[in-house]
Amino acid sequence: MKIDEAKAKFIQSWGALGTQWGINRTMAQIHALLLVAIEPMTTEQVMEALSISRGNANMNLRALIDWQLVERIHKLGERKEYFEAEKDIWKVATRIAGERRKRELQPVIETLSTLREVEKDADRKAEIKEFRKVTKDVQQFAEKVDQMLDKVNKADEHWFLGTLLKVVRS
Amino acid sequence: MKIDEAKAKFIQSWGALGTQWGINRTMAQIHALLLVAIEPMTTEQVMEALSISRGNANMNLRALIDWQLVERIHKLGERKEYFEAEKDIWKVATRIAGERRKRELQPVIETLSTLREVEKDADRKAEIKEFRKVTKDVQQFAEKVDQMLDKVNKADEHWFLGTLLKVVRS
DNA sequence: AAAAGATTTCAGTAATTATTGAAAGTTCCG
DNA sequence: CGGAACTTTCAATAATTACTGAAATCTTTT
Repeated sequence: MKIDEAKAKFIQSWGALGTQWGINRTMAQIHALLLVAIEPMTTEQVMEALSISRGNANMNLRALIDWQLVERIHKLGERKEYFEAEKDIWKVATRIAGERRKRELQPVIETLSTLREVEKDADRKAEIKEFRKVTKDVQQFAEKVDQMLDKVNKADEHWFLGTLLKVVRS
Repeated sequence: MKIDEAKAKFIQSWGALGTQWGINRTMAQIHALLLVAIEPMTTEQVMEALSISRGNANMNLRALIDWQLVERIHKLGERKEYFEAEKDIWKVATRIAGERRKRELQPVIETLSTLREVEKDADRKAEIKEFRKVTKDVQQFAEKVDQMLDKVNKADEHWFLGTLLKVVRS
């Protein structure tokens, strides 16, 4: 396989994975493109490489910066912005985990806690008890996962890989 | 809050979470509905409760059965099928993890391994070296996660909660 | 075997989500 | 300031994904 073909497949595959995980295809593709780029790229180059519009490139690059997966680079004496991907996969993973924790998990945990204040109702005692049990279980599980992600985010790579290894081997 | 209102919020919230995770809203809502249902429900009842069509209810119920999150129940002497959700959150989580591992992670790992056979090219030596490094890192990370999910799937709840606790505390 | 009860399929349509491209906004420099 | 270089915004449109409903199929009962 030629290097350019391999890169194209990598970008394609990463994009497909993105869509299955609620991240839009283009955002994932730009990330993949920058991951295998030999040096920082401009918006123009990204547009060209993926055949996308300026608006699309701009919006998704900004989203990637927001997720801290891509960094803006300013070359000395140049006016254009360059973009560079975080290439440390560990950091990529923790940043994604951190963002999703903040955006998705925490709102759910909050909602769940409000559901615990269900009114007592003599007619539907068993039903309410059951509801309480299910929501409590879900809440506890969500909190455990949340704590784990928080820990992972604060930890360094060494700690994580060590733990993961232990988990995998045990 | 009244119990019915609380249930509606729970279903709504679960549905929203689903869409962010590449699972369609209705599938997640049906799952939530059955999670807080006091007893197994028929397709008709699901249609009614969520105001959805028969086709939609049927397709998503089957998908849930496919994911092993919902079970078909046959009541003695009745012709209709009833549906019941797995209420053990640990099992729900491992089944989701298992499905995604099979459907998404494994194809990516496979693709990544094919990318390792890039042709040597004297003119682009550094570029190829860099590409190999990035894809190798991604592949190794994906494999670690894959192994972890496999382990989790095979383990019992006690093992997992113990490990999670250790991870959270350490 | 036919009618009734129940489930599944799928073409058409609706709803949602992503993309374009041109206009507006910035920033930098003479 | 004025204008060139570049970035951002967003209404219109395209692409994707989900849903409906009626017809087809399958299953049970008489």
